[in-house]
Amino acid sequence: MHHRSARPTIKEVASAAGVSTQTVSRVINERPDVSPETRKRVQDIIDELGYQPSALARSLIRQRSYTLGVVTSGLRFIGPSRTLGGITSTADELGYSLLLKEQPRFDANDVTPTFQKLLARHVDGIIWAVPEVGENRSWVDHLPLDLEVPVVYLTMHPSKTVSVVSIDNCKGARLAVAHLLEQGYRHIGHISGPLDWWEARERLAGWKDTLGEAGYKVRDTHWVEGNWGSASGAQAIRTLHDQYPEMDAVFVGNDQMALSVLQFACRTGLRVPEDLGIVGFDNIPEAAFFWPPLTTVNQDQYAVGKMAVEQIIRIIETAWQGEEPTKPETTLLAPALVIRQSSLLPRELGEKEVSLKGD
Amino acid sequence: MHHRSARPTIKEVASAAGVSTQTVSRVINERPDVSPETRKRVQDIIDELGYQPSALARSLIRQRSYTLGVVTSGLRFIGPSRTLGGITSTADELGYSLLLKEQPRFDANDVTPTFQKLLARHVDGIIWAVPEVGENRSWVDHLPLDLEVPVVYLTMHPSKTVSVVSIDNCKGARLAVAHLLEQGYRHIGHISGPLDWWEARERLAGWKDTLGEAGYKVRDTHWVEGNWGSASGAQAIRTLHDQYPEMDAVFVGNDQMALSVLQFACRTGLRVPEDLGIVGFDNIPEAAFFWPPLTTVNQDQYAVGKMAVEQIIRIIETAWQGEEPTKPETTLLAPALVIRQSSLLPRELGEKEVSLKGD
DNA sequence: CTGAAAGCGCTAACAC
DNA sequence: GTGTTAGCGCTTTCAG
Repeated sequence: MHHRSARPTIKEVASAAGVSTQTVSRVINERPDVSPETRKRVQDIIDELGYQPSALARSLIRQRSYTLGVVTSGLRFIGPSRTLGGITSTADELGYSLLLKEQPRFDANDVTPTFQKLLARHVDGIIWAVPEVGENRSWVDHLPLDLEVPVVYLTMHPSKTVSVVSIDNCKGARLAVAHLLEQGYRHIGHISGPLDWWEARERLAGWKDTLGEAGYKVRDTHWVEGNWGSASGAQAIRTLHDQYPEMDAVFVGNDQMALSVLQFACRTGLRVPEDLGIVGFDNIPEAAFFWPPLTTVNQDQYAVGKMAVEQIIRIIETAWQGEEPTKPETTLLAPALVIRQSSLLPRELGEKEVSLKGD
Repeated sequence: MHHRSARPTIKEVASAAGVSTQTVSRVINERPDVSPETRKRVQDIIDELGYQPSALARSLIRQRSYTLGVVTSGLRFIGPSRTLGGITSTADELGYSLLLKEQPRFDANDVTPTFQKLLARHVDGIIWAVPEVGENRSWVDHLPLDLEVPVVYLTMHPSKTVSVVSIDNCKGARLAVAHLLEQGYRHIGHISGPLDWWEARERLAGWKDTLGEAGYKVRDTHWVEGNWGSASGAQAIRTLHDQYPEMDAVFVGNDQMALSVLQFACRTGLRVPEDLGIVGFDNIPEAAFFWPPLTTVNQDQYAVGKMAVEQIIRIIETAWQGEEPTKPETTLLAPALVIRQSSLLPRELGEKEVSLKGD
């Protein structure tokens, strides 16, 4: 049975209005060359029938779909979802639809089918919102298929050859460590994320560099690698506490692991922030309600999504106007430190520590 | 400049292979009526050129897009994102693409444009993944436009007229309260979510009913309404503690608010679980690392998304085969209690409490 | 087994 | 101003 659609076609509108389909087309596209009477008559029929032009047919003929492909990964985590939120609202605002694909694994390397599927649906551009993990960016500079559409990559190292939007994780780490130093902490450890993640490496580098520049020696015993999960944080802080007994503060790679550090302190009777200053990363909504409230680095992932959409649409529109293609550009968004109790040393204690020098 | 696509068309493949487009079509659709030699020749050209049929053109002619529309809201929260994760992976598995729209507000009531846009892109079905809040379901039974595609609604009250997939929130609350009773708690308060949310009302009802059935009187002073956020939880527990001093346990509408209750206990010197048993709802990843670890109700939101996709595809395929349309059905997924320390009373204390009877 | 013709719903390029 | 013709990339008859 050929399930006849209730949705009218342009042809039906045309015959109902007693004009050609072309005239209807002119009306729905708001072309000037239609007489006011005809326009009104057609518009009335359109309203009456609830006619809506087929975006599919339009895409086919215009060679333009006003659709963006979005490839994401890890929707079970809050970060990627926030970015996606920025993408959805901005795309909607600018009149684009979204075709969504989720990669089951962060480190999937066979990306060709994903691109193929998106291209088969004629997307005008692609936002690659999978974070850089391991070798999962090795293909960007020599894709087997030549992409006929622009791509913007999220959360990866700056690049000369492709467009990128990322948070400046290194900067965020620097803010965190500088703050701890300023508070008077002098033995600042670090629990990193998994080092195959670009973001984890950046945060580690920010910690290391800031300490180095402040004249402190950084030893391998001063940091431990976690895997973002709270459980790994629990393990990491135990190790770190053992191998770096002088440690008086710790910069933790994300808030989930920082939560475990708080719990560790609570269990072992360490006072936070007096005995141990703690700074996390991400500013998850719960962080303000940990005990004590957690100082952390806020990253605006919504903005990452927003900028990605704005940028890719700029590229698309430029190309469509036949102008010179815009050169790839990397946008690094600066994160901000959110200072709460977990790192706020009572002033006198801070001052005292300042007088004791050294590593 | 007419940006000529690098992607070959069926016509180019056909002429390169020296056959008609029709034959190419037969090859890509794996029709039997092509000679092995022809098939091979065509297939070779296809591989060589990297030809990929246009899903757009196919959708147009087949009147079927293998695309699902997904309408979500609140991607900044972890719940909707998890559901979306279930949707993406299941759709991918079953060979469907997803067109994603996010409603800026939960209680948006003007849904017609959203449907229109999706229909204009010829989606085969729609998953309405916005939770029921306020009057935002008032239109389901009398949509102004007649939908030519099936819709599955998520997270709303069971219905006879439309297909629904929801978590059984009432059941979840019952599990929580029954567990607290079993532990020996006798004065169980509740912090609800905002009552314009269907989920919040269900959880409230589950709490109330379970207590009632166990023979306890439920007073209005025994519960307070929150708004899901941790800050509201902090306010709520203070109020509740004042107006219900005998309270020895509290069932909290979600984990974020429960976190504030833990913090309140910590600050006021109440011991958890000895002086105050706590059970949350949602099982956010952090809950296991709160101090003490939080007993909570786990809801499998990923499964909600998965079932929604499976169900809508079943409906689509059935309709397409011209069979009787399947009747609307409501699927209620049972949540599960995850017992952790925050509600686990030392046995002797539990027993003692059991002997004291009453409200 | 293979090809020619028609058409999905729409619009660009011409006529009139 | 408005209609006609052609065609976007594909598939479905229907011949041969």
